[in-house]
Amino acid sequence: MRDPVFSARDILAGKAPQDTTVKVRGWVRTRRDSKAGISFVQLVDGSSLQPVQVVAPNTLPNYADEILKLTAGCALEAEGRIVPSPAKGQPFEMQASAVKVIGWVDNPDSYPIQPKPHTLEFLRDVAHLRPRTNVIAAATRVRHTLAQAIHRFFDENGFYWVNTPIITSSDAEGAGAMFRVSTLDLANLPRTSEGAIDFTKDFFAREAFLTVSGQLNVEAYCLALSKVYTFGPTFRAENSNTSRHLAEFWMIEPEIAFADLSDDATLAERLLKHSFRHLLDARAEDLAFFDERIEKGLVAKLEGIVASEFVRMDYGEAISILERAGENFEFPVKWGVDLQSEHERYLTEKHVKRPVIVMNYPKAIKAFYMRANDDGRTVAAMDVLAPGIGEIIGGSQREERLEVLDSRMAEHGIDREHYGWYRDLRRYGTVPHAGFGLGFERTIAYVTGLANVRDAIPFPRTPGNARY
RNA sequence: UCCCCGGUAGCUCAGUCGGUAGAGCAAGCGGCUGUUAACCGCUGGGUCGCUGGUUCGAGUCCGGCCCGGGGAGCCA
Repeated sequence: MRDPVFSARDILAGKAPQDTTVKVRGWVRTRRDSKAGISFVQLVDGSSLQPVQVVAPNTLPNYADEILKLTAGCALEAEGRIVPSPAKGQPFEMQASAVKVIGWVDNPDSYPIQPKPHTLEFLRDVAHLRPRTNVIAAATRVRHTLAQAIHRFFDENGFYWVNTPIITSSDAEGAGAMFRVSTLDLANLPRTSEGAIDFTKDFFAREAFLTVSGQLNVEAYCLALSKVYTFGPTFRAENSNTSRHLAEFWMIEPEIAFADLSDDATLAERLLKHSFRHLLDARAEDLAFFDERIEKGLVAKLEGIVASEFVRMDYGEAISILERAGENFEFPVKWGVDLQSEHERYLTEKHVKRPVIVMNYPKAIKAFYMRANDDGRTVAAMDVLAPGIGEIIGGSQREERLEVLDSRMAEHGIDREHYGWYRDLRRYGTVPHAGFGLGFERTIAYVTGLANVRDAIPFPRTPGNARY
């Protein structure tokens, strides 16, 4: 038997049969009454941006008692025939023969989601109800489709998805402050004879934290399965209060064996182009909405990225461009300093006006695991910078030579005892390999035009905020 | 953590020189209409973030605190 329930998306696309009654379920966006004896109820179920118009006649038994009392947010099941709409605004509509109220809104004048523009800041304060808005629902669909596109890209290219651990004991991964994971009683901590906290009494018999990156672990699988990636949550306990940082965010980290930095950059470019292409094809309605309401020219921007070559430049080249820029930078530019936000913005927003890949940074400002170049002063690192959001990818070729890795760890003051297994990878069949981290929320922000990554994740975690 | 801006009705905001609270939307009621963020009229709705101070009188001026946003740093 055919399922009589159809989504708004299918009904509006004309995919629901017109020779029989069907059902649609969702939440009321607006209700308008006509004295001709009918009410128009706009019903949203998340399957599309556009609502289904349910036309409810006053001959329905619950018309006066219930339908005339519907307010935004009420949950309904409507049954009726799908017909071509006689009015503008929608291709099809439902002529309801029954409308069942599944869930009322208790106190309509306090229901926060109204058919009007809300600020994104306000919506963050009602994070449990904001998915009922167009903008957050659309961002949620984009997030889903982008994730699917990324998985599909890797699958089609012979990569394996590796679920690296969320709890780690690597205490110096170097990517930021970490959240501690412990079952010790904070009010009664076990002590060693020297008075320090005795972590051998803790759950893992050692200090443990939430991961700041799956990279080190995924390298082990890379050096066995050749092409792998992680896609999962990542945690940084930094007190960062910006539009592009979260304490809990999702990151995609591919790692490829027998590969150098150039292969890495090529992979990054292919991944982004493939994903954006798929998104443009599969989420055209939502992207058009973002183009109209959030960032004018968004679709043309994405089309342009898919069609053009990413600009690649060496760090040294970037420095000379910035030195010749004639801009009055707050932080002066010279070889050896890290690029500041204002420098990255100039490069990507003014100089090339597209994503740009900056490669081969001074080794003094980069992590210990990045491969030392032959020039003795740079490492094979790269950042992909995007207009408006800044760094969306950070990656590198990894140092595969044990002696060099050891000396780099010594320079960084890292205890090699903590990295015994990581060093083993360089002792047993080491090969050149490379990878990068793609910030998922930053990418969503970029493709939607949303200015804040807090609107690109369902329940954002930031300093002082984990209420929902 | 630092710098800047802000906090007034459910939401978005106005509030002049310090004189006792306003609009639009939402909600409730009524009118009108195959309507389209409908429209028109009426009604209800306020701890002016909290706290202390100055003053005859504070949404408004001053101090402290809390919360939010933007920018910087850290980074994805």
